[in-house]
This record gives sequence, C-alpha cells and structure tokens, in this order.
Amino acid sequence: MIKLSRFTDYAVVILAELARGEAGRLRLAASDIAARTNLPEPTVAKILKSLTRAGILSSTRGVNGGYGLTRMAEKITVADIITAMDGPISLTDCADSSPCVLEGHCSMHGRWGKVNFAIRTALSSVTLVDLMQVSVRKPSPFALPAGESAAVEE
Amino acid sequence: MIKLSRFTDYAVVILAELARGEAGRLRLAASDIAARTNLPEPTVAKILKSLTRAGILSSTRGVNGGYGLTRMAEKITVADIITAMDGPISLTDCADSSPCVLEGHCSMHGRWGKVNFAIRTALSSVTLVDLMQVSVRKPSPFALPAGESAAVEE
DNA sequence: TAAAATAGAACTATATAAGTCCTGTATTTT
DNA sequence: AAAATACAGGACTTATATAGTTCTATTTTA
Repeated sequence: MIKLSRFTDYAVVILAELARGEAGRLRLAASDIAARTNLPEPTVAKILKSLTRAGILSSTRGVNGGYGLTRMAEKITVADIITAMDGPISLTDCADSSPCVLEGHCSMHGRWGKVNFAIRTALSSVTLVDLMQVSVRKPSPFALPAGESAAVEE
Repeated sequence: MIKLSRFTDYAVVILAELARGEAGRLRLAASDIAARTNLPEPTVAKILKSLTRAGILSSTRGVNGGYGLTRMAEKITVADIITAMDGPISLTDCADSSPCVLEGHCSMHGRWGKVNFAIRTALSSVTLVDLMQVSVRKPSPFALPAGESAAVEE
C-alpha cells in the first residue's frame, strides 16, 4: 500500500483550519490550533514548524505571534503539502535524491521515473480547497479518541 | 515521502525477467528466478506467491513446475503490480477498506477520495513494458550488495 | 514411491514513523 | 529593562509496519 504519513493528514486538517477564517488571513498560535483540531499539541507544533520551513505558513514570534497561510488555499496543492511533510514525492528512496551511491548501475534510477512523474502531476492537480469541500455527512456526536484524525466540519 | 515497499520493486524485476523470454511464454522455477535476479530466494518465493494470488502469474507444481505470466507485459500495469504486492492503492489506511470503525465521522473518508482516484489513474497508465524499456547505461561491473535491487540489463 | 516444486502460515529482527521533551531565541507588553 | 509569551530546533523514547527467514503441507512427474 502506498501510504502517506499520518502527519500529512494532520497537516491538511491544520491548514484547513487556518484557511477557514477571513479568506485565509487568520493567524493562530500553536496551542489554539491544537485546541480547535483536537490534535495533541506537541504534534501540532512539529507539523507547524515543517509547514513553515516549507514556506506554506509564515510565523511570527512573541506575545501575539502565531501562524498563518502565506498564500490562498487555492494555490496550495496536495503535492506542496506532501512535499513539506514527507520530502520529495518519489515512490522509491533514491529516485530523486541527488546523493545516490549506486549511481550508474542502480536499476531503480531510471525505472520509476515515468511513474514518479505521473504521480507528481496527479498530486499537483488537487488543491487544499478541493480537500476542504468534502464535508462529513454526520458530524461526530462524541469526542474522537486521541490520536485519531479529528477535523470534523461543524 | 510516499514509498512503495521494496517488495514491489523486486516484483518488477521478477516480472521483467519472466516477460523477457519468448514473448512472455517463459516458465521458470523460483530458484531460477532468484539466481537470475540475484535476489534472495526466500524473498523471491514470497513475492511469486503474492503475484500468483493476484492473478498476474500462474503457477504449476511438481517436478517441472514454475511460474509464468498470465498475460502480455503490455497488459500489466503498475497499478496491478502495486495492488498485488501492497493491497489496494490508497494514500490513507481506511479510505478504501470496507471495515472502517469510524464510518460516518471519519474525516479522512471523503477527504482523500479525489487524490486516490488521481493516483490510481496515473498508475494505471504505466505498464510493465514501460518499466522494462529503461535500460541502465553502465552495467554493473561488480555484484551488488545483498538487499539492493539487483536487476541490471546486460 | 521418491524427488521436485509450489502453498501457506508463523515467527523474528530491523527500520521507520510517531510522539514527547528540553533548551534556545525572538518579540511584545508592562 | 524585565517578564511573559510564542516559535525554532534537536534529542530521545516508544510503537508499528516491513523485511526476511523457516517450517510444514500439498501437488505433480519420472
């Protein structure tokens, strides 16, 4: 199974929360985001840092600091989010990392190139907005267990 | 990073070996395949069983038994191979498995649907033949370390 | 009937991901 | 200027999934 890390799903939940308020102009502290999403705070903090390093979020320090989107949700693709959280999108370990020791006789190198390209194209065609438009039919009547993805549209 | 299991890459190597001889009519025993691909035999055996269960290979038991492709390499897609080795193609755990306990309020359920569809489409458009056409420029001058993907076109 | 080859399951070890915690740095308010 | 607030980054622990191995049963041909 091709799996993305749980963090990537959390990241979408977090980004969706930030994209909701005032056309993306919302600015929230890590603790607020954790509270709103019901995700554990240390985990949220870690994800926010990754998203900031990748340039999807901007951060401000100090007393009234927090995080906010750097661009509109329409401009944030699934490929952007996955890349931020998990590194380059590639089905194999070495297919895209430059320091490949087996360079020249590693059969993986060329083999998966077309597939990786196809995947990247597919993931670039879906944006954060697309992910947000899907609302859950029945809102959760009770609190989700800790550790579960917990973004339920109310 | 979105990763496929190493087994899936091995599977491609094995299938490529079987697709080479006589327009796919080759029939080889597990031990032969292990020898030709330089992959550990128990691992090869395991992969062959998975591919057989999935219907990509057929097997015959007994003294002159072995494995062979059930259809032409052009008809075997990357999606087929990945599904055979790693189960349904889905970026999340529950998005496609029927027994989802959180059914109804699991936010993942709808969220990744479009993305999964895009991925499956992309993977269905690449066939085993496409993967085989990529040959390595310099053949390996020495044996690859055990555990590395070791299919080098000679 | 003996040898060769696949089928399938159970088990162990290892690598990766997830989660937590600690220390440091920047900014704002009092 | 000092204190409080909030982000930055790294180290560490634990849990889980993957990879790999081994053993037993079944099937087929010589």
